[in-house]
Amino acid sequence: MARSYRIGELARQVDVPVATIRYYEREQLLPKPNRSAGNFRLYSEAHRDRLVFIRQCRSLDMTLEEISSLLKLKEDPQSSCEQVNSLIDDHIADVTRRVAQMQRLKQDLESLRRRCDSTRSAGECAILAGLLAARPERPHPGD
Amino acid sequence: MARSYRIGELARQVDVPVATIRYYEREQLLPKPNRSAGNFRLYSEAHRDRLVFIRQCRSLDMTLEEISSLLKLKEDPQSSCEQVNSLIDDHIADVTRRVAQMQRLKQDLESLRRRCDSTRSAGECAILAGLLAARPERPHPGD
DNA sequence: CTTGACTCTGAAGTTACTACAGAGTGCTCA
DNA sequence: TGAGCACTCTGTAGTAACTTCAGAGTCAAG
Repeated sequence: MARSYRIGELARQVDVPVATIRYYEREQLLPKPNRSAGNFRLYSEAHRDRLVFIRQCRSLDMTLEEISSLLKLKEDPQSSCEQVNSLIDDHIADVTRRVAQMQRLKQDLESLRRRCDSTRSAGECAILAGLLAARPERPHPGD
Repeated sequence: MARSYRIGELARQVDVPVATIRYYEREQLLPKPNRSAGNFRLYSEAHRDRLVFIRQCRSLDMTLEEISSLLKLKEDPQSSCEQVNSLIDDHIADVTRRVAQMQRLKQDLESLRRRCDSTRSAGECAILAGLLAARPERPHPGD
């Protein structure tokens, strides 16, 4: 008789909020578990393994859609490593781009910050002036 | 007689979507402009300058709340450079933390990717196995 | 007048959660 | 048995910074 877990137990084991587990079920990342007579969710070891997988992917900043794709590949006997590799490669490329952007942003900020080395009024602030002078680029470098 | 701009003109000048300009007004980052007889918004040069400021700050990944604070400092004759510096420093520290996180994430991904150098079925994929084996950390390194 | 581009407002959607409200369950202890 | 507390349930709304959609009005040119 395989043991089962209530949602709070599972949440503590995997270190994830209860609400997030319910959210993943709604988003169909986690299958619906069995229920107790009192309608409490009863999770299996397989559920726990799947949740661990999802959280590990999230820690690698993969989107829920990407994770869903990986889960499908994992369960499809016809799929290959090639498809997994491709998905991971795309994700790496995206993260690489975002790292470069964040570093540029950091440099821009430090450059801006160096404009001000004295205590003046905000009306004369070289930082604020700098924010007016430059042509803005397309924002959202961090997302 | 200072010229005024309709919203589409302003949007093109500053390279920002029309909907975003309206959004900034709703969020009270931009003051309500005058209106034409047909209820069209009529923006001034001051509006345009303010919008440029906002977009430059966004390009530095500052939150709307931070930008609002800067705008208030800019307009308050009692405020000092010190307050601007403090805000920028806090933001730089935040961005620095996020860059470091993103770099760790990139390394983790590349490490994971190196596990797979052959074409096997997904059922035997070393990447997928790696996503099951490791203990997940708290996600959201990128936000 | 018609047409097409533009404008308006309000509401809803995006992503990945998170919090809240109100009601039900289960377990322990007196 | 009943109380009390921790836990669970569902549905809804909120977060940040937008973005899209629907339906209606304006404006300028042909």
